[in-house]
Amino acid sequence: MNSVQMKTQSTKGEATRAHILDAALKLFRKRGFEATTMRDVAQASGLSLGAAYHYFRSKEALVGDYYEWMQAEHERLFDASATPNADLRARITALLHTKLDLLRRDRKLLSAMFGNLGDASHPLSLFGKQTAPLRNRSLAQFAAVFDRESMPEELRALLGRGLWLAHLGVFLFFIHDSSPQQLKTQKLVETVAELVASGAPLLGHPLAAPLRTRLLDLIEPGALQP
Amino acid sequence: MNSVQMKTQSTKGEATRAHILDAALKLFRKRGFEATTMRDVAQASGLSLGAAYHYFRSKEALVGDYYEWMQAEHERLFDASATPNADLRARITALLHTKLDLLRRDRKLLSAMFGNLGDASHPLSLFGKQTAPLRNRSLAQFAAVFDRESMPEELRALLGRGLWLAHLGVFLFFIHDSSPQQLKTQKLVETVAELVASGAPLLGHPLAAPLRTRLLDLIEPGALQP
DNA sequence: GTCTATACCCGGATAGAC
DNA sequence: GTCTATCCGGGTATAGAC
Repeated sequence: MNSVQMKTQSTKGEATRAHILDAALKLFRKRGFEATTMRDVAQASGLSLGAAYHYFRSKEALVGDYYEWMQAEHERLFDASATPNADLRARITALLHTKLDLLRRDRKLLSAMFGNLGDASHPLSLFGKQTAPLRNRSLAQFAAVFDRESMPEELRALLGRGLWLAHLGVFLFFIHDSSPQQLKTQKLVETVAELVASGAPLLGHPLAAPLRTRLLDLIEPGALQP
Repeated sequence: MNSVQMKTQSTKGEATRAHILDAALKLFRKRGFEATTMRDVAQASGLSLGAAYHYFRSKEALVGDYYEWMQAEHERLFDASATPNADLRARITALLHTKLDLLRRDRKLLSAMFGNLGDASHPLSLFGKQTAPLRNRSLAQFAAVFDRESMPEELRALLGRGLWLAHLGVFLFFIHDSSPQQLKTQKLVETVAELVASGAPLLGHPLAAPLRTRLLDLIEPGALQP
């Protein structure tokens, strides 16, 4: 092993770090975030509590790394699944399905994601400042789905954000969906995709201009920051 | 004071209980649910920790009582504000505004409500079994808004539940809304009311029958229980 | 039934020796 | 970089005074 190496596991420390994260995620997936203690994580990694804290400054930091992984993986999967000539409905479906497939085994862990929805100051909040970089990458993905459609730029922005918010709703449904293979969620995804794809032209109609403006006012980035 | 009395404060114990709840809510409102400890609550009530636990089996039980109060109060306020001949849009607006007014000072506390959205097994989860009675009362309120509209019964059920879900979204927005007097949320309420009121007839159109069925399948009570 | 005092256990986080 | 020992504060349980 010399100096030129995969960023992910070049030094021994980075390997240990990855090992801890791996053990933690296994536990989070099985028992959920809150039910898992740092002592559990340390033991599962074959390390002491102090060593675990040497690599992750808090239990939440583990989830922070997970967020990062999730977003990168979704970008990879969605790009790989991209069929250039698919229509809008199909692109939306693919965007959502790739994410759901990615996270199917993580539903327990995802509960933690929604646990801080009400508190933007929490480091793990989906709406918080600390998650802004990841959130923006995700938002960009969602906005890009509309890139091929001919529509005014403002409508594109509105739809991108709207779809992103809708996908949070889909996720919440997903977490609670105990139907086999989360089949109900699949159906929800198709319904959402169809509604958005067929609703987009309607929202673009001149008659819908006032509504468009109102929604944009409400949904603009920073609308809720003081 | 004789035997025929307000249920709320007849015995001394019930007064103490109310006193503790009162102190707790003051603290929850100021500092939020998680930042408040039972020791704080006890001290603010001028009681010992044990006494507080004598009346409330857990910190969450305090919030449980708050839920109860909130729902009862909303029913009272909405009934009082009811103008019999108002149209659908106005009734929806009133339903949402009464609730927001009621909870304007409780936004910090409400964050806790959304903290368990992802975990239906949590006693305070809005989707959980333990909150079912209150949830059903709330759902009934929302469904009743459509009572005067002539529409098939299944559509009524769909709209009631849909509006209830939408109101959760409004609340989430509300919690994060730092505009003065939460003016942005007011605007959101008006937009939602208008969309629902004008969308309802469209959903009732025969052409929308397939969509109606799909949505009903997804949203039916118990759709997510195993 | 009402309330105090105290003790317990657990879990996140940290200090400092090796 | 890894360990052990410890702190701190939270929820909880209970023994028992009145």
